[in-house]
This record gives sequence, structure tokens and C-alpha cells, in this order.
Amino acid sequence: MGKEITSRKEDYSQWYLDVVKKADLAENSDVRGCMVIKPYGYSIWEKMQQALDKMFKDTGHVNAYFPLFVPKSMFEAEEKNAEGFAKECAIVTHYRLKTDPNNKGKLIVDPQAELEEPLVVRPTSEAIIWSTYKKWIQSYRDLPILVNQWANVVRWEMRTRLFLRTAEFLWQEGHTAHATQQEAVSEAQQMLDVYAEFAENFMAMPVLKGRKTDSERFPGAVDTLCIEGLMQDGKALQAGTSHFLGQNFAKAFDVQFTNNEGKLESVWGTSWGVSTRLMGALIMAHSDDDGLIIPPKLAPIHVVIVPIFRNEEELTKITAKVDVLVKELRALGLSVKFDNRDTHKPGFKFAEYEMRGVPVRIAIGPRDVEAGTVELARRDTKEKKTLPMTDVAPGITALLDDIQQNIYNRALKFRQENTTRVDSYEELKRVLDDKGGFILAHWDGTAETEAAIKEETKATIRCIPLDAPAEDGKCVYSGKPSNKRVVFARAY
RNA sequence: CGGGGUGUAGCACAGCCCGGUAGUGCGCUACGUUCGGGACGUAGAGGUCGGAGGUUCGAAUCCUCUCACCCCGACCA
Repeated sequence: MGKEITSRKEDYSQWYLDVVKKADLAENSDVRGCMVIKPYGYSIWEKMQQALDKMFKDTGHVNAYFPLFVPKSMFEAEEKNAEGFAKECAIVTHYRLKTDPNNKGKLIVDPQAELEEPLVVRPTSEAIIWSTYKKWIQSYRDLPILVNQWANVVRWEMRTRLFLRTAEFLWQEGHTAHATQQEAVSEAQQMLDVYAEFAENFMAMPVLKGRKTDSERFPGAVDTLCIEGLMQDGKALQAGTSHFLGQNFAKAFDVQFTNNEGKLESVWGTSWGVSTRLMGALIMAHSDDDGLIIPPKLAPIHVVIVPIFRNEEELTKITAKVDVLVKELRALGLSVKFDNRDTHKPGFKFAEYEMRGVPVRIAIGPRDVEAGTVELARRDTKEKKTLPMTDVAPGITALLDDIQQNIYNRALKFRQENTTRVDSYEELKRVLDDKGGFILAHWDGTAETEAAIKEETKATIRCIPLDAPAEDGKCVYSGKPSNKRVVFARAY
């Protein structure tokens, strides 16, 4: 993979969109900046949701749902948060249309129906949720609150890109409230770990866990943790964030509780989220020129069976064999599709399922029926082999595990090969232009240096890795002392 | 908001410079031959050429206005 794709970096954008289209995942909507997620794309997102939701439940969280609309005054309460999102908010100002007296059949906004107070379409839900938590929390006995919501949010970006940045997107946002700082800090850390585990185990995408710099921090947070993935064109992608909010939102929304000594204290909070952007990450981390490659753990279809037949009779014979196999595979908990359409030829189907990234394909024709065999092909390596039909079910679990592992290993190898340590600004610039990828360099810790490098190179500090070993060095830009390396990259 | 571009069939486009009443490929429909890696043939269906106005005997084509979308910047925890 990697090689062919990175050699055409300039075409990567188009290549990405091609994969989205070929795999039938999504398309641009007629609505500006918005996306239609097609059934197949959505089925992959559902698999992600299911896996994540289980992990949230396993760590003690429950789901709830809060309103789409946030009154402006409520939105403003946490100043930094409001300021950070102000530039990209959609606002509802009216609640009624009326027929246009000057233009038959058309409608106009009824000027008489202006809202007393405009409603912000949530770009994130801290405001509405913390204003609700105020009502839910009186005592330390009410804590912690560990709530997640699956929702859509709207951020009016100037430029959008399918999955990676759309005006409206689907996500989950966890919002927790705690009695102590320590507990909230641990929660933020825990959820970052959950995200990293999801990315690596399910998406087969290695990620760096780190901390954002001041300038990249979530507005209103005390600390923003993130996972950063590396895409095949050498650009970084922020794949998830987990914020320690301190008492900022509790103070802004006056959320206090009485502790077990009878004293009033402000609540500590966290929030964390991942979005349909993960679909973009999945595509850019694994796809090849033939389309998408889905890790088995997220594949809506694990195995597709394509019959090869010339007439009804042959199909009947094949179907009899396939029925047995399908039963065996489903008994193992796998999702199996038998594509017996007579409207498309086998070659067409082969290509179609490859574009869609189905991990395993089984072809069975008259020859196989005679010999009691099938042809089995794996999507990740394109390897094909013929084996006795009775061997399929016993070996399939190991095969899927192997595919999952192989995809991960490739991505990890790619990241390792595209992670570079540099000790000078010249080197940093050169690596950025020649190769891209993650660049480990010393930084003096100032926002000025960070901004200057961003201005000059378009590279940002993706994160300060949590596991960065202490190492004395000099900032590549200013020459001032630094005690560890941070990760620079150009990013999506 | 700056710079550039495009609107013609479901999709991708040609035609516009030089005005004469719309075409190609894919897709779609029917029939036949095909079917172990994206089939082929034949016959069809499908378009007020983004919108409004103007010039002209005649406008997809020229002029004016307008709307929409795309790309590059700015923006994007």
C-alpha cells in the first residue's frame, strides 16, 4: 500500500474522494457543506458506534440525549468556550415562514416571528449539558455523573471534506461530573485510553496519545488529551479528544455540590468525543488503489460468497453447497453475504466487494461443486487460494484475526517509517517537504515559537506525547532549552 | 472576505472563439449472445443548454444582470 499512494501525494485528495465514492460510503449533499452517508458507509459507522458504546458502558457510562438548540445566553456562559466556537455557529432567529406576497409559491421568513432570544445550533453540548447538571447535582451523593450522548452537531466551516470536516457531523460526546479533581483527571485519561484502544484494536490504526499545547486546547478546557493518527499521505489526523475541564463549566453554570463535610464545592468535569471523522481516518489509514480495506472487527460483512454460474441449474447446485457453508459461518457469529444476483457477473462482483473492503471473499463455481472446494481471497493482501469447503469454517476465525493484525502491522510499520527525529529547523522543514509524517523535535514551550513554525511551514504541534521520555535538548526554532520532544506534522 | 473556475441527459464532459434549433462516453430499458476478474451486439428512452432580460429573421453560442456550485487562500478546539 503506502508506497504507491505516497508517491502521488498531490493527488491524494482526489484519491481519497475516489475511495469514498467507489466504496459507496458517502456523497456531498445538495446542502452546502453537508454530507449524505450512504447505507454502506453508515453500516460501518454503526459498527464503530456499537464497539465504542460497549466500551463506554463497560467503563460505567450511560447514554442520554440533550437538545439540539442552545439559547444564546446559555451558550455564552463559559466565555472561552463560546468565543472558541463563535465563528462557526449556525443560529436560529425565527420560527415561522409565510407565503411571499410578491412571489407566488415561494416562502419568506416571517419578520413577525423573530425569536426573543436566538438559538445556537450546538457545535458541542457542554453549555446545555452543564446547565442541566446544575439541576441534577446537589450533593456528593449525586456524583459522579457519567453520561454520553450520540448526536449530531453543526460547525459552519468555510471548507468541508467528506467525513473529515463537514458542516454537520455525527459523533458521541461524553460529559462527566465529579466530586474531585483527581477523579475527573483520571476519567479524562481513562477515556483517552478507551479511544486509543478502539483505534488500535478495532480500526487497526496505531495512534499517538498526547496532550495538546495551549493554542490547540479545547476552548474552556484545562487540559486536552488527544489521539493522533498518521495517514498514508504523511499528514496527521486528530482522531479523538478527551478534555479535563477543571471547574470551568461548573463555575460558569454555577454547578456546586455539598461535600461530605457539609461544604459547598464546584464540580469537576470532563468531556470527550469522537466523530464520523473516524470514517475518514479508516479510509486514509488503510485503503489502496482498489478501494477500501476494512478491518474485520468493523466490517459490516465479514465474508461475501460469490457464485459462478451460467444457468439456474448450476446456481441451484451451488446454492445447496453454499447454504451449508453460510450456516456454519453464521454459527461462528460472522456476517455473511451470499450474492446470488443474476444481474451482475462474477467479475463485477469481485471488483465491487474489493472496492467496499469486504475482508474475505469466497467464490464457488461448477468446478468447485465437483471437487468440493472453494476459492478464498483475502482483501488485505489480494491472496487467493483454493481449499476444501470443509476447511473454510474451521479456519475462518484465525484468518480474520490474521487480516486484522496484518492491517494493523502495516499501518504501524508505515508510521514507524514516517516518524523522524530532527534536531534543526532546516531538517524539520526538509523532512516536512520531502516526506511528511510525524516529526519529533525539541520545542521551547512558547506559543510564539509554535505560531512562527506554523506560519512558516504549515506544520502544527500535534501533541506532546504522554510517554515522551525526558531528554535535554534545544528548541529547533529558538535554540532555547527543552526537556522533551514534541510531535510536529502537517495535519488535516 | 480575496484570487481563479464551472453551470448543457442520472453522472462525466464536448459544442461556445466564428449564431442556423444539441452531441459523445458511462449509466438506464428491451432482446440476443455471454458468465472462473469490472462482457458484447442490436434497438430504444432520456435535455425549457442554471435563471431573467437584451441583440438578431434565428441564441447553448454574442451582450447585460442574477443565482448556484467547485478549486486555491483566509478559517478549521
